[in-house]
Amino acid sequence: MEISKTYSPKEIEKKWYDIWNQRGYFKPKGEGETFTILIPPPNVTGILHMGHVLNNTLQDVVIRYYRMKGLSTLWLPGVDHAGIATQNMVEKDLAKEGKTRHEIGRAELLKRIWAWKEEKGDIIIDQLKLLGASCDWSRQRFTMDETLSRAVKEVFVSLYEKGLIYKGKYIINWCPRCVTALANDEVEHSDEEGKLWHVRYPFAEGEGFVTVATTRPETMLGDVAVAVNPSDERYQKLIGKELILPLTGRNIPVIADDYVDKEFGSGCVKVTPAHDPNDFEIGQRHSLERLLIMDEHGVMNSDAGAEFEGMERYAARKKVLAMLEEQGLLEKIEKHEHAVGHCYRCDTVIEPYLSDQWFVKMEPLSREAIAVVERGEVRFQPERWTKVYMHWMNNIRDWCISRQIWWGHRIPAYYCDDCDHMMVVKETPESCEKCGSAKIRQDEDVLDTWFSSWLWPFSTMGWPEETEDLKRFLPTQVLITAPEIIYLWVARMIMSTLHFKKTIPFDTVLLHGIVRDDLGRKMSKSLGNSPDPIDIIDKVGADALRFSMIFNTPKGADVVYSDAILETGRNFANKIWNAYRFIALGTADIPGLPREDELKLELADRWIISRLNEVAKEAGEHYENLRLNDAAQCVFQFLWDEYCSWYIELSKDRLGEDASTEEKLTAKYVLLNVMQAGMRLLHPIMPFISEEIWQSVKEQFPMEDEALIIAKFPVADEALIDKDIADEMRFVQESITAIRNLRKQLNLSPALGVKIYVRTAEDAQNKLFEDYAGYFMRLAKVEEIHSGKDTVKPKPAVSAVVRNIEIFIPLAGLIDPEIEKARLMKQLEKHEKELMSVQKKLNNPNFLENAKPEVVAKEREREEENKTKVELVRAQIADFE
RNA sequence: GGGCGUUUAGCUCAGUUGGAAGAGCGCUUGCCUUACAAGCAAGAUGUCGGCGGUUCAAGUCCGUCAACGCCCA
Repeated sequence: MEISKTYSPKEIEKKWYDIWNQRGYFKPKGEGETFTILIPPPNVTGILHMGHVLNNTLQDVVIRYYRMKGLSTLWLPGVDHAGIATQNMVEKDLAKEGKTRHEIGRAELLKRIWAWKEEKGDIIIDQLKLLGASCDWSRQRFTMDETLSRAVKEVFVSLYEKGLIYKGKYIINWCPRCVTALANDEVEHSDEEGKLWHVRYPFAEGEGFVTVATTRPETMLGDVAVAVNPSDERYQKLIGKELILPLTGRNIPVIADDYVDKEFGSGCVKVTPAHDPNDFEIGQRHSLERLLIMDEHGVMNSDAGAEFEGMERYAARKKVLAMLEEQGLLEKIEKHEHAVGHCYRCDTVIEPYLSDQWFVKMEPLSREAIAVVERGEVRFQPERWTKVYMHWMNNIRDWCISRQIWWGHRIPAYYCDDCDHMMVVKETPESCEKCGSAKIRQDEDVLDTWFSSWLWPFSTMGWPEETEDLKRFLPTQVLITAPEIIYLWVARMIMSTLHFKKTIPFDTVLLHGIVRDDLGRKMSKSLGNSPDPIDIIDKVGADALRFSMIFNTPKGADVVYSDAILETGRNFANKIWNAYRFIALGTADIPGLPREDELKLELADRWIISRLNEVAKEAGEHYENLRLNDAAQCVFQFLWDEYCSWYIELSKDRLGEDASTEEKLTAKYVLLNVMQAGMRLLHPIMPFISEEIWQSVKEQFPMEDEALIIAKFPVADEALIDKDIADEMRFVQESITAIRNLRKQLNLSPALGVKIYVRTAEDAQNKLFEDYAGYFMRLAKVEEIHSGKDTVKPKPAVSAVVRNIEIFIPLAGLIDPEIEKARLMKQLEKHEKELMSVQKKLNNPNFLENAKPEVVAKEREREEENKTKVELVRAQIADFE
């Protein structure tokens, strides 16, 4: 048999993915209890980055675990149409041809975007497959699919009819580069060093001026008033007076409004209702004119004045400042740190902008969404995110859903050219319902992409049809996503599902951290610090990548990624590969397999079986609690440190020529059985290598299931968890380690056999040394053991204390008494220190009185053990004096 | 300005009801021991951010201060 010495994942991963997919294992199986995960749909323009890797690996681990638990699992995949991002990208290509979308028209642009989508829209899906994502691809959805589009229309019309969607002129966040409105949560704020300019506005009559402070001086061209706080004594007399607005020659009044902060700046605020949300509200309260001075590209219009018309906003700012300076109206300039909003798609500075938009009235939808979280029906993990959610929900604002782009769901509102009547209907009307005119035109705007994403839990399952999928899979179980879209997506899905389906969309929301580079920076395109996951998979395999990510990602915390962490996964894959290689080669010549009741189990067998069951229990709990890093840690530790380092080593004697058939068969059975069970424990995290090894083991160790991906996750058999066996084995291990330590201290060559003398304290200990002398030979090169309660220390010898026994290695002439004494002194110190700390507790009556009995008992045991050790080591030191 | 989070070994971080400080990587030493040098074995390393409090007992609970980070306004 030929098995490669190092693990090469490439063909193996591809092979198994195709088999799983072809055999339909990713589809929900049977009619039983379901477990469903909704994928957070990646952008159709997206390519896989490390954040996707983390997010989708977590989902895949969870779905694979529950699949193995026998539930009917569905991981529902899909992609969203990413309105602004996608249109931006295609427009960029268009620009290369020297064209704009307006030149080619709406229909042509959409044609091009669809063509792009058909060609490249599945890239990220194909990448997810390389990662091992076990999604049901037969149910893959796209937010612009026919059915999902129908759901969007249905929802829009329904909310409109209930008065929950309205149209109006409001200040919204405007991206002059994307030329569209954005929702509040699509604006990213960052603190920036700006300036606060203090500008003088002279009185219309008489001498003097008031000073206003602003961070955006160009907006003064749209000022319609100056406001002061009504309780501000400094300005009482000014209220109602007229000011001359510099550079425009317009007169504006001084008004009083509570909004004004007396402490900030001069206490006088310029009011620009068309270009500032707070000013908009002041304007509403005082019925002020809304003077729009910019166009949709952030360029000054004619209302800004002839001198400024056609200037870009920052050029206009410069000119305004220069002119004010010239006219002596610029009083002072201060440095000022303030938050500046940027477009989350293109990072352009957002302009608050007055325009006609569509909104969803959110407050009525939020009530039930708050209630389900308060009642614990929907839980956030880690729990702290509950507060974040609640805070947003309790301060919810209306959602601006219209976008001035073409790629997306066009708003189903129609206007009659003849009578201006508006109709909001699902089907395009042929004539005006009011005047009968056939001159009907549809609203130009499309809906926010999130307006389709928020319907994801039910639109993907066929709503508004009452489908079988809806009945079966809604509500889903776990949503796994990043906290940055709690508002954008998670909260809104809870609202929409409650409203339209009268049920929660999912009961658990697991929020994970973000992937950072080794300097702790967020990974981003602009920093160029994000490795391409596909390169990584190419180099070390998806299993290694997955394991490294999971192993290094505590629940809800950020992961610091560097190529170094990959080695953990790669090395681990290689380790288990070689363990399998050893078993395969070592058992190939042993024909047959015993029945379980024919096994002749010895200490190591019982121990590893006991540990396997313990680990199965622990790992299962970790998977269920979504503590996936702990699951990884615990399986890793078991397979590497226990199965490989101890069990496999100890099995070697029984695979050799000297062993009896019974011994050989027992070793073979246990090796194979623990290996296959270990692969089950590991499968959710490292699906490919575990399937490969499990299938190979199956050839020698028949099992019912046809593939590991659908095999049962091990259930711990409590009866096999044997504390006594574990303790005996630990005693043997401690003794072996102590002997190895002595050998190392003496610099003995690994090839050199030694004799040991053991002074035991109990008969059972003697028996262990006798029965398992082979273990000591194999793992510590001990060729001869003399053990007994009355064993006399040979002189000269080095010695070690293990629990309450002493182990001696006689070494005539090779011991430097001073070095040996120093070594023992160090040990003595350690044991004495521990003894003192224990005795301090035990001498404290309050401790004895208040501590739980089992804690006290444990401390007494520790006292006993350390007392013995101190005595024994002291005696050994005395030998050198 | 409001809220949340983080601070534990050289690095990155675990540490779930308070009861003997852990992992991975790195480091030291010795080994090509016929599964694995992507390995084996033996080690070293911590005023658990500062101060104060609760408790028989605090990395863990409370208060406070500091530094850093994130979200919201």
